[in-house]
Amino acid sequence: MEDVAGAAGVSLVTVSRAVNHPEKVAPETLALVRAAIERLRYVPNLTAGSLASRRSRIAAAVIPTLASSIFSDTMDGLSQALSSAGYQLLLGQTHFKAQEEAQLIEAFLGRRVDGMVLIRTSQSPDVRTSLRRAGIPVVEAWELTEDPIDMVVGFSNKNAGEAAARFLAGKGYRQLAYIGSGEGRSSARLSGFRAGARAMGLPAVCAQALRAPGTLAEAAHAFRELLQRCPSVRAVLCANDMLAAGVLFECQRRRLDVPGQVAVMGFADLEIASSTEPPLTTVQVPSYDIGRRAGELLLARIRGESDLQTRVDLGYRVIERASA
Amino acid sequence: MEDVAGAAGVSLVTVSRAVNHPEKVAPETLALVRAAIERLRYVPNLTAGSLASRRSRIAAAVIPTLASSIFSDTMDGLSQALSSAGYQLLLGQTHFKAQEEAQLIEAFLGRRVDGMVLIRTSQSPDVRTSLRRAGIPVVEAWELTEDPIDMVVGFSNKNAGEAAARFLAGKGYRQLAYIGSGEGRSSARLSGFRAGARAMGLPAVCAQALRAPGTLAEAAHAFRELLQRCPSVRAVLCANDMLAAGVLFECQRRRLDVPGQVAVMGFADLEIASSTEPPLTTVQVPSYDIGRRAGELLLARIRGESDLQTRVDLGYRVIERASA
DNA sequence: ATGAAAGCGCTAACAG
DNA sequence: CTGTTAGCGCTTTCAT
Repeated sequence: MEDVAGAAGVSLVTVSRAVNHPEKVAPETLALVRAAIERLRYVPNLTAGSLASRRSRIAAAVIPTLASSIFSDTMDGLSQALSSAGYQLLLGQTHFKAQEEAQLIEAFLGRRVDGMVLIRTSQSPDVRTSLRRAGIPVVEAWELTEDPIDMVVGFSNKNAGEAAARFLAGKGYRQLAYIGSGEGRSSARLSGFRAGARAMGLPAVCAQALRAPGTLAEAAHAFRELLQRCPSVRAVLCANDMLAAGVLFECQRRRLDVPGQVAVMGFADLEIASSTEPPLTTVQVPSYDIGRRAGELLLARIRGESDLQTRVDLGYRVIERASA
Repeated sequence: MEDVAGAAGVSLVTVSRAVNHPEKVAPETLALVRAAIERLRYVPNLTAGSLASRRSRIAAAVIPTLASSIFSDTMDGLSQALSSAGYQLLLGQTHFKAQEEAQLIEAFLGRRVDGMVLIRTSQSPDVRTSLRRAGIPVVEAWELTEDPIDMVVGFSNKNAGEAAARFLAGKGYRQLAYIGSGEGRSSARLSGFRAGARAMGLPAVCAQALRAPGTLAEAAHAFRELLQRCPSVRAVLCANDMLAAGVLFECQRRRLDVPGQVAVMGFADLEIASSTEPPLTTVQVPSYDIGRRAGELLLARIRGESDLQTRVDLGYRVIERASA
């Protein structure tokens, strides 16, 4: 930066200003500085800037895994929101392990990220307090917890599960089943699903557990076991559309008519849901928007905006297609 | 850090050593320092450390999009390799736009990332030179370019396309078609596919373009158009398994027997490929390993290891299943 | 094994 | 609008 200053015949601060607050520099000076920057191919060191300004311009996201593709849209939305403000995304996976999660969060705090988005965290009390003490904005996404660390952006998994049960009951299916992991958000979905079935006077739901995140093959396997355990099953809700596709394929293999013999319902409205045969009835959730709103909230709080909504319910919607 | 030093009755440097090079500190001193760190809940500032040490312990990845899920495994492998060495992953999406890509890379260089992984870059000469001048290790992944910026980890897309054509020809299919974007790696695949068809004495390949990354619905649409343009098509290779699944569903809708009337072949061997009905014949590529090796190479170079292999061909493999 | 001194490259007041 | 003065919180040599 000193070299640039010399070449442009100004002081170092002026170069700093030209880079970060061009509006505070006289047009001619600005041109001079920019020419020098160009000439010397100067690349400002953002690390030094972060240290001096105490703002890293980095936000971190902690997600269970990239592999399941469920969170891709959310990360896409998040990175879009961030990048439009010059922010970058540091991404870490927990692989559903509390310890990896704790380490990751610790490392991110060490980097002094300006904000953090968490999806499905273990909620260990230690981690929560250190997050709170860090004093940075934190968004918990994809759910609406009662006792958030800071902000939440998502929807009620329980209600969404219940809505699915009511929808299926309304269609006349009586014996319902659920395929998905029994943990985290999926368990909230399941409990809502059960409650909905109960409220509609249906028999108890058959649940077939899966270890998260679950593959199509595992879903097909779970479905086979389900048919053994509960032969009378008439409709099955899957924790996501990929699992539902796995079940759909298994039905094709067994020549089970969908929805004639078994109705299949997915969750999330991933891209695949509308393209299967038959297309999947599913519960749509605003994945991309969850990420975008999370990013926007983070940025707003970093800018110091007050009276923000700290609990954003983006809702869900049952989408009826042919599979149920 | 000064506070910790005071609390432990040592100097600031000793704390720094205790954190970063515990083996250079006497065991008792170490215990003292660690106790103080614990007590004061000291979180070392990695930004300051980066500035002083000139190592950020951050690697960046530039990918077209997260949405297509094709690169999830690669990112997974990369982040695993990095995190095991205390490195973190800064992720950016280009959305297939050269300008976004250039900005992203510039920003990453400004952050003084210690290394960078690029997937499908536009290869603009300016970007390439600034990357070279930055003097950091760079891995171009998912291909084996002739003139790499630095290192490459991947496989030959052209050869993989050719292998697919030879496989289909060997199965007796004569009229071949390709569905995928005509750019980047996909175009390399297509040119290999064409060459393979030619070499096997088959008629010219019908190619149906798609804009990247392509959805299942777009694939289904492209397939319908393909059937119009080239009614005699007997086998179609898709740029990835998701597109192939889209084609498969379209075949189910039109009651076209697969592979009896049309054979369908995918690419990548994504998780879905083995679970469709019929399961997809595909070209398997080592997605996860590409990421892992890329990360390992980066780390090795950062450590200063010499005589590294700068061109890693991880190959591909035709996996025969029932769809072709 | 530990410490003192000298920065890393930049930004934030403040003054002019 | 521009410059001066102080750091930001660490990690390096180099001594001891």
